[in-house]
Amino acid sequence: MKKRQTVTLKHIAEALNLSISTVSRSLKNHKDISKETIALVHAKAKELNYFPNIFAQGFRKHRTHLIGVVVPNLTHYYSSTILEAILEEAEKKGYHVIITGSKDSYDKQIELLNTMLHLGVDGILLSLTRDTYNVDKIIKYIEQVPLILFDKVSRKVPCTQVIIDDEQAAFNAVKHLIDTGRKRIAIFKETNDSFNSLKRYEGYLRALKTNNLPFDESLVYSSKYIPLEQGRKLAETVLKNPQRPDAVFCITDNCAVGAMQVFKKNNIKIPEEIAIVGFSNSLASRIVNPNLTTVDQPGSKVGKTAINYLIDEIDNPKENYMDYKTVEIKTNLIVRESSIKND
Amino acid sequence: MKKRQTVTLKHIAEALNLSISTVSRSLKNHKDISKETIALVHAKAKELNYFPNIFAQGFRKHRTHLIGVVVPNLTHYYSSTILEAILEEAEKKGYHVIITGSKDSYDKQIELLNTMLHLGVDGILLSLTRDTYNVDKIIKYIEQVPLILFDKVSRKVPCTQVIIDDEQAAFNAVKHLIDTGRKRIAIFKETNDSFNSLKRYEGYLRALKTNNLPFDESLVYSSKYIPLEQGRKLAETVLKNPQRPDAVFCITDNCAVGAMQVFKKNNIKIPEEIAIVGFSNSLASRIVNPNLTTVDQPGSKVGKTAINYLIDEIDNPKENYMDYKTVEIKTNLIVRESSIKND
DNA sequence: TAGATTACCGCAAACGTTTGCGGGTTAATT
DNA sequence: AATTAACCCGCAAACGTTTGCGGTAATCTA
Repeated sequence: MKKRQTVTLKHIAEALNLSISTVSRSLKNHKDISKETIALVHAKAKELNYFPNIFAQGFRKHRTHLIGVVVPNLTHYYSSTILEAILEEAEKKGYHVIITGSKDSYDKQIELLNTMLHLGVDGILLSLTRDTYNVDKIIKYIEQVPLILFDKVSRKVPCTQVIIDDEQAAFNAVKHLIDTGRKRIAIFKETNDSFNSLKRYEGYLRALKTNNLPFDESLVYSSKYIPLEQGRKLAETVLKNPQRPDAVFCITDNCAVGAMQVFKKNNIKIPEEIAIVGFSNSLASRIVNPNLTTVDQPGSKVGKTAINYLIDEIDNPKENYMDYKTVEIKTNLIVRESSIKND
Repeated sequence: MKKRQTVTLKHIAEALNLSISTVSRSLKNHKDISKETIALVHAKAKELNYFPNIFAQGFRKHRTHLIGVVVPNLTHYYSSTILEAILEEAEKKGYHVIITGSKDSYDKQIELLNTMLHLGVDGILLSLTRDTYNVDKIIKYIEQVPLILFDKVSRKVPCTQVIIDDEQAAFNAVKHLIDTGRKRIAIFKETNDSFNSLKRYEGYLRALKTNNLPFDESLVYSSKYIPLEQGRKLAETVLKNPQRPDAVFCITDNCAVGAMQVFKKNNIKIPEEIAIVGFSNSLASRIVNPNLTTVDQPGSKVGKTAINYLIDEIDNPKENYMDYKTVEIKTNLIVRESSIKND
């Protein structure tokens, strides 16, 4: 019981009266080996159900075909779609993925990167914790192993980064509100902006400017984090604003949902009196009533792109920082009921 | 660049003028080594930032400290909470986790189990695909590597299984409806029942029986899968029922949400005219209006329990099938607005 | 004081794979 | 016919760790 069959090169060699080295080379179609021998070995390997011992290989070649992933959280729908894509794509390319969660703790994040390194992963996919202000340690890792950032990134880290076009997405969302006649457009964002929040804010500003709408600071609502509850709180402060906005662009779906709850409870008609736009195309956005207009973030594309860049980098080590680039994945505005006057 | 520091036992040995074997033994506090030497070696190891090469170790010891996880899907909220707990608990115990997704395909599932085996994982955590009717191949794996089932399981597989108390949970949910005065309670379930669906149906039946309510077959609504859209469809057929139910127990939150949408659209008051209870305590259940009464499945507890049983089994290999057991995690009914008359 | 323990430690083999090097055929070239 | 080239294959070392076995010196027993 619990006996693992373990057929090695040696078994094949003995069965075929060949040397271990010839068998090894045959299996990788080395040119020194005749076609007949190669065919023979492949056949026998299949017959015996041979699989290379990954540890002997990794031990020998310093190549593990393991990829480490460090993310702050994996219960968010967006995170999990990214992860799913990473897994799928990795498998296609013959890699395996070790996922870990930093629980949004910087120290844990560093610890996990350390673990990854000593685990011998071929490369690392990292989504930064919220409190990654100092990136010195992260940079140390870049010098030791191919690493690319995705989703939550920082421009201070010199490596390839895969993100969505936050600025443009926000611009489009706000432009949509303007196009549908809104004049006083508020924004719900983070107080000390994360990279994403900042970019979305910039998009908001650009949309106002491009369309000659005045910037009104009283329409900028911020809170430290932006979960559902904060959306509620911000919405309540909105109610106190003497000059109430006629639209709110929320930086996340969750806070948009929270805001909607408050507005609805106060009998403010959505979208007639106030239009709402979120960001994420979360499940909730499709469930809430009225359905939420939101920005769709193609998580699977982000994941797929990230791992492909990583594998490329593993295969072709970069020589200097100049070779790194930032890849922006295009998003789509999904217009639903929360932003357009009913039929 | 991309140079990994790699300090081995040899380096420590040379620095201390000891043999490699002595160093190796010192690091595991072998009794043959004097306390002084052990202290010395530990100090030097720390100084040089030594970490054992996991591949050399795994290669030598046939122990990888890797655990493989195979799940049908990881974007579901419930799945991801389980996974997160697995990761956290594994890390505490010094294991690493390789997660893969079978995309609910039986063939892919088998393929992944194969991969896991050849990857040399110490054990496997498996949640079955919906179409796992034949478990012969799964049983083959049990003979080769410690494996335990969680969430989606099958009694036909002789191994430890970690699940929630579906039957009791359903019983409690339906009893709640009965206690609040409902007489004609419908159920939305799967046509050809999965293990979970079946158990929940049994709980439904037992609740009716225990409370002397007649069983009415016209109140049993089934469809192949139970996503949100099917909840809508089933709800529409409910509307056609001349003797409309006054409550619906939905086997998943998603289909409950779908049902609510339809009922609301038809101006049927929830919960006054019809009460709804779901199953999952999903994010949606808290967002939908009215909030959905639902069964909370403690995913983190399921994950934690599952991996702890697995690690235990890795450490103490079972000798026969009798040693396996089924662990049921208790659930909680969360009563919200969708099932109780408003204040 | 001789013999027997005990406490420490090193030698070397083993795990399965890859790969540089060298050797032996056979066929092609001069 | 002799040289060369092309082709095919095996030997053995190496990767870093663990561990059975054996050895030495110190300590103990009688």
